[in-house]
Amino acid sequence: MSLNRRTNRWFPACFVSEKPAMATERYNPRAAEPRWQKAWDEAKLFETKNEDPRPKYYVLEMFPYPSGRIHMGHVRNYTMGDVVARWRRAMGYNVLHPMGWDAFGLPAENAARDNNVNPRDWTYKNIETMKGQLKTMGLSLDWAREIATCDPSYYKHQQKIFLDFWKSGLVERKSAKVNWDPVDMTVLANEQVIDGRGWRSGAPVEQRDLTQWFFKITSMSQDLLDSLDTLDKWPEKVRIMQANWIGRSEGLLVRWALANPPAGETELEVYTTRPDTIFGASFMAIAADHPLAKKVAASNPELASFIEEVRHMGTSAATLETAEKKGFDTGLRVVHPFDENWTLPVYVANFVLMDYGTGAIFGCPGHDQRDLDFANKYGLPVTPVVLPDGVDAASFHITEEAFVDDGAMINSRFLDGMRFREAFDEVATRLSGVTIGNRPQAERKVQFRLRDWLISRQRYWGCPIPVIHCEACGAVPVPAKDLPVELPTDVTFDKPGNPLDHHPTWKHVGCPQCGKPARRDTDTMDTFVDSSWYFARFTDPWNDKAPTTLEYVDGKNGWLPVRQYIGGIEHAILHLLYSRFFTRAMQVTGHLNEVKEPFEGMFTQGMVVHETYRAGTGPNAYWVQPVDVNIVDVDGKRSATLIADGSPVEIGAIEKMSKSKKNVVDPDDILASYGADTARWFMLSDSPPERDVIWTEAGVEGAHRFVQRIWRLVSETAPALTGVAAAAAGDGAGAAVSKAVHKTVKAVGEDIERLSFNKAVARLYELVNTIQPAATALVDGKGNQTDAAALREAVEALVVMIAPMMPHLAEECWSALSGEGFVANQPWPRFDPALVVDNDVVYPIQINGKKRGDLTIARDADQAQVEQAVMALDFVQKALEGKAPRKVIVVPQRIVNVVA
RNA sequence: GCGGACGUGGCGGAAUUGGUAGACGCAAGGGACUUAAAAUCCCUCGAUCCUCGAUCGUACGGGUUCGAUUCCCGUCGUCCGCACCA
Repeated sequence: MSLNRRTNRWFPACFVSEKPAMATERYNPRAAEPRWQKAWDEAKLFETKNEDPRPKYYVLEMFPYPSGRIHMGHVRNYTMGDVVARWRRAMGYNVLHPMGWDAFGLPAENAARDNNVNPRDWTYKNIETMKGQLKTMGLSLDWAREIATCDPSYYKHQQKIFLDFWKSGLVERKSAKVNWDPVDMTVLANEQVIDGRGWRSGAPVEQRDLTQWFFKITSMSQDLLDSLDTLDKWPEKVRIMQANWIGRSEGLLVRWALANPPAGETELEVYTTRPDTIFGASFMAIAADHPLAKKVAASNPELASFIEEVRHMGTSAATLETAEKKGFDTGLRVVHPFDENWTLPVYVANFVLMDYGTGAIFGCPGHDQRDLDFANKYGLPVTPVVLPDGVDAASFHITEEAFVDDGAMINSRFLDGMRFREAFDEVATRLSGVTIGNRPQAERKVQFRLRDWLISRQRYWGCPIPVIHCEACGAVPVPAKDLPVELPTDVTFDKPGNPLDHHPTWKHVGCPQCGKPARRDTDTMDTFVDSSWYFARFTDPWNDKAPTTLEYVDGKNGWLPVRQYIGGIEHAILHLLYSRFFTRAMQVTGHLNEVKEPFEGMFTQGMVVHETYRAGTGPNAYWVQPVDVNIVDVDGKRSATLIADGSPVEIGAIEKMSKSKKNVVDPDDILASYGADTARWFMLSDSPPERDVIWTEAGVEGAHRFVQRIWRLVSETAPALTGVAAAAAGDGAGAAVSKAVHKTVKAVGEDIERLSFNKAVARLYELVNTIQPAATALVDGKGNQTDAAALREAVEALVVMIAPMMPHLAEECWSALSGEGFVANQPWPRFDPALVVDNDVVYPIQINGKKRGDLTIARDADQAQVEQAVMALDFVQKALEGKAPRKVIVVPQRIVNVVA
């Protein structure tokens, strides 16, 4: 009941509050939020002590890349994490909720080159800006533990970890095929190759063999796969994605003798998961990079040029999809393992990959679509060897579509009639007993799709690989006393290639072993390495001797695993998989005690999306920012115009906020005008957290109205509640309030625990709707002491419950209620189980499954009593027309269905 | 192609283990207060009809059940991930 009628538009001028005649002023987040943030800071409220004896709870959101400014995705992500952190604190946990910066990466180098700034300066300036933005959000973060991965105090330990991994056999230096951009003189990631060209230079990308550093993640493939089953607090989707990525398959290595071998060769080794179809084989296909192909190509220029053609084929998804199956007959032939008189041709084929299996396959056109396409193109025989169930063998032909399902073996000699498993085993057993060369002709083999993790990057702004290359001693680890190997600061970006390599002095160093002149490894580590252990570092970022402190990192009194990790789905595979590998590897190297899985609970939040706006027409059309658009709504029909000149704007699709579509909303604008609490509340409302949330101006205003409504409710009621002790009411008007609040306490706690923030928000709206009339009545002097006590309890509980979501407003309300200390330190309210159940139950009464009325009856009425009462109801009698019901179904506390 | 998710009012979404479909919010319409606007408060708000009330309604078509948004089979559509992995 604000009497302040003089103010007009509250934004932007509303907080310049005019003198209210009475009652309360509007809540002013611009004044209140910084005040509370400062108070929390001064009280060091969110600084966590490792020694605190309370049970530990580690909640973490994926740390940001310091790109310059935070975006709405960050606001959503960090709001969710903060709700969990604040709620867990209220539940009595010692909560670790840290923040840091994923600070290495290419954008800093690009900025350096384009704007002539130093990558370090650029990065730290961005960190400063973004830290300020995060602070205005009122997040309960322990900033004392802040880390930046680009800081030598962090990457020093990462270099130690690298060397320890190396010592433990988890690191390997080997030759690898990489995408090489000949203009930028750098290695490109697959996603940086677009249609076979470098994303920046546009130059055709070459495949080059370079000696690179790898983490041997494949040595843990099986465990990384098996342990997914233990991650029951992860989204099913993410676990499936990881399992697919690891890609385990069981098959057989089969060695085929060459009928006409070139010098130095005797056999061709293939990998197959379908040895049962071995009698359906009609050709062999090998990769263009297969040694045998190279050998034949040496004396066959036509084959050599075919191989060259395959090598230059693009690697993009689009190219692969449309690429025709192509092959080249090498002239070589192999002997069938079960028939020495049966030989098959060997082709080089463009669809066989060198780095999976052995780079060679046997083609079985009847039961593999690719092989069928290939066979049809080159006129190779197609023999069906698996018969679909219920199909007559005589009429079964394969022409355009391969049969890939299960069936019974045919045309397969001793395998005829067998099913897949039996045939597989029979072939495996028989061939294992035959010797070719000095080895069995077949071996069972489990194959993974997962490759070793290539960590070398020919870039400047990353963690230097702490290795020195000496002509005499080879690759030598940098001694521990010389760590960190720091990045030089005097670098230039004016020529293509790796600035570390160009640096005049940096790489020249004496060999730690023999002292002779040697040179540093000029590669830096993939930035995924930085983020693979930061969660462990947060547990004791002050330890300058070692990456982790065993006492605190995990185990009995340690923090890990992270109990709740929150981040984007885009990291569902690589970041999470690498972190899982690192945790295992850090345990092997003694940096962790026992924990294997770093993240016990994982949650992937949805994106923030927004309408798009387009002004102009035809070829002159251009995207417009939301802030430049005025939207009017007439009888539900929305139309838009440019604020600048009133010209029409087309309202387009709702899409992920992106710079290119300009449908971005700057968090700074929102925080400055509405305040952090409104932004936080809106982020939690309506949309389930795993789904996308649509950012709308109307929605934000709705959220803001609620902020004001809470403030009005609390501030207007507070005087009437002064000196009143909180207590639940058993009867009278207060009883309804008490029941509502206790039910809400129960429900909101359950909702937050499940991260169903949107439902918790709905419950809080309902509670406010319920207690509002009671509050108004009390203020008007219409309540008694019991009602006042019930209302005091309700309002206090409400304030504590909104505190994780709208912490500043909650503090302001708590203060208005003369509450002790910070609401951030208040325990979560307890609900009385007796108050969350009603004495009476309202049963919906169905007749033949359709609702016809209600019955209110005592909660403890037994089935017979309920049935009796139902039968006495008018509309039931009328529906039955005097006859006895066929059946009456009473579901206790739920529903009654009368079947007439 | 393979794998997965989803489909509910004008919109975002609720709905316990199969038990009142549409909670809560947004938008819209009407009203009160006001010189006026803003703010606030009250009412209406799935569709149709014969508007008392009834019928239909959770993408579509079937099925199981006393009862289906929920379970099963099929169809259509949308989105996401992987993609020549032998």
